[in-house]
Amino acid sequence: MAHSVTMRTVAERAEVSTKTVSNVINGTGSYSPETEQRVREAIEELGYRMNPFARGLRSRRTDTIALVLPNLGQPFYAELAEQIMRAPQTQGLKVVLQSTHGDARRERAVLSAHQELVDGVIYVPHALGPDDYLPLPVTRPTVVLGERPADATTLSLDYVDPADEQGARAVVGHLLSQGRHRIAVIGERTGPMAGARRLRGYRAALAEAGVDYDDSLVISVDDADLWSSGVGAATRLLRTRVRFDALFCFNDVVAVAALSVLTRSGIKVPNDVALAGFDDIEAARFASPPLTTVDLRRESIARTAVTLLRSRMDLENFRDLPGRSESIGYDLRVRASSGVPSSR
Amino acid sequence: MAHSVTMRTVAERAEVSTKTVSNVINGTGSYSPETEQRVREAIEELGYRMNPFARGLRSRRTDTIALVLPNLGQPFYAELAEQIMRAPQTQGLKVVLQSTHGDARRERAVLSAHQELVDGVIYVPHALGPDDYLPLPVTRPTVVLGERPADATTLSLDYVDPADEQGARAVVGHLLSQGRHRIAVIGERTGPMAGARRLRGYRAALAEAGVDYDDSLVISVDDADLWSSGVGAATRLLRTRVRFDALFCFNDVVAVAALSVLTRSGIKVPNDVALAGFDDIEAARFASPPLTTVDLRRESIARTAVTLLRSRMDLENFRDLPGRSESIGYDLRVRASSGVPSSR
DNA sequence: CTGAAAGCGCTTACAG
DNA sequence: CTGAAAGCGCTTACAG
Repeated sequence: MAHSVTMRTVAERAEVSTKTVSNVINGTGSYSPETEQRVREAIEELGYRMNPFARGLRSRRTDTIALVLPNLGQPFYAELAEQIMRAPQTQGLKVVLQSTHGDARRERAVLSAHQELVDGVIYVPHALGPDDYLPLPVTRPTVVLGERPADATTLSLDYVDPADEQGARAVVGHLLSQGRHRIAVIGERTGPMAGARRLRGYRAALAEAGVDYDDSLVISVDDADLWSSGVGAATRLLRTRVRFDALFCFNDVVAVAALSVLTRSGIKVPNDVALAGFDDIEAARFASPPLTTVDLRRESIARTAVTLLRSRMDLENFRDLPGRSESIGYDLRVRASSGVPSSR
Repeated sequence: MAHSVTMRTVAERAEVSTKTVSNVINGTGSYSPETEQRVREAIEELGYRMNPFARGLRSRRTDTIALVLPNLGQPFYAELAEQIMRAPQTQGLKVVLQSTHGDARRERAVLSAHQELVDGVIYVPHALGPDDYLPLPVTRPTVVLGERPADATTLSLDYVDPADEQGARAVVGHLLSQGRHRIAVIGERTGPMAGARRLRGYRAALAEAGVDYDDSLVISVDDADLWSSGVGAATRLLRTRVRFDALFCFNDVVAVAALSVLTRSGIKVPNDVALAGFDDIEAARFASPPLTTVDLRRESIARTAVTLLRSRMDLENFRDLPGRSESIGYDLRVRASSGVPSSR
């Protein structure tokens, strides 16, 4: 190897033991200022770089957490990842990111393969439900994004629980309050959980307003490529000729894509159709018209996830604590896309 | 540790040596089918999981590459990251992703700190120019996204060179051919390189068409948060009351944000102002109207970067080969936002 | 404030 | 086809 400068080389050069070099590098133990000076010079002159594998093997700490998520092409996940990397709670930790492409096989593989390289895992499930991932071996502290299933407590899995149902209920309630009663839905299956929960919220809001649920208003889309499936779903919806005065999409990407279809078809938003999305991605705010949507508080999700994870990582044995669950609130973002129809 | 099952435990259980266990796990050497069977059973029964640090320390291979990029909140980078993780050339490699938040200090830190954990690095510079990053120690095969500076050859750095200048020239040429001659620019500094190169392309296209360059048409924005700086820049542009019939944004995010400002101000796109962006992010295709832009061929960039990297990783000594540079083409995406004004 | 020795869990020659 | 031994480069008790 070109780079075979080890701690020992440094120690010899500085005329100290490797222990002292280790102490200086890690700020552990104590040493005189002159010793530190000599060690630092030796490191500099030799171009020494510590071998993280040797350290990891010995100390069993990596100061690294893994973030396992479905797809960076979806702005919600990309923005969530960025928030997690930036959270103050993440200071001092490295974050390695693994995308599973929203594919069940890869999700399982990533989850069971790479835990040993990190001190903890934040897992955003997509293709796998609890029945699929709970049997997988958990060897590191793990925080899951989603609703906690019953068995997770004993497994010491922590959950960050976003307000999918309440958010959907609120935004649909808002559409109803604007006088819209024929509210079509384009619902992707964002993981096995979120889609179902958003649909529940939709139905709850209708029930509350005494509006009947109409199955012909609900379109389901595949979530492999949300942009084009949004276009596809909106096109299908228009073709069915079913009457609707509002459209609620379970995802802003789908909503923005649907907006382009509506606009192209000469349907005015919000005059003919009120439009609402979900997630409050940046692109929603800058759509024309700006999109009414639900903010799941990504920053809060990120902060809570890292905090839960660290607290478990700090434990002697991470299974000493039963699994916890933290609910996150939501914010309804009312924008022009759901405005009251004006006379034209 | 709860999990102190080592290769030795497995070896004892299967009544073989650790060498044989290692062979079975890695598919190296040779062993009888019955031996393999016994080893696999022992692994299964004991719940053995290999310690990657011990392996990395000994074998000096991690089968992992690092992707260092500015900000996952920018769709271009997020989509590029996803492409790199999905590229067929990436098969068999893990990809760890480090976001630098577009911040010079962090960029330097990430770049000099985490190389030892991986077999290679793909580096997307942002805040740092060649003068800043070339002096940093390079201990692993590295591919840089951008134009190759002269000194990079001897450092054995490989470059993937996107068509920033040519792309900008083409899209501005297109706007000119549509009869637009007062072409405003909102140019963020996407790294020290890309912004300057896109501006060169803009000037080249004007020169070619015999149109004078007018400094008052060029607005520069900070790139910390492109969405809001896009809005800010577009607002400023309108306030200057300078006359323009087209707007070229160096970035689709800025273009979409600017579109929302124009629309809100009652300026029709493309009738009053033709609009073009850069990058061809998904949101550009689904803007209303859909955005004319330049596709830098992210997939091709991803594939080329990983291919260059692997070929260097396969070398006995990765510095044996002088630095290489591969140019990537571009595609002009002409969409409705740059259409010819229709009579209203 | 600093050292000498042991050992983390693998893979790599070397041997048979 | 399989074993026994050495060693990768650190940190961790233990000692002084």
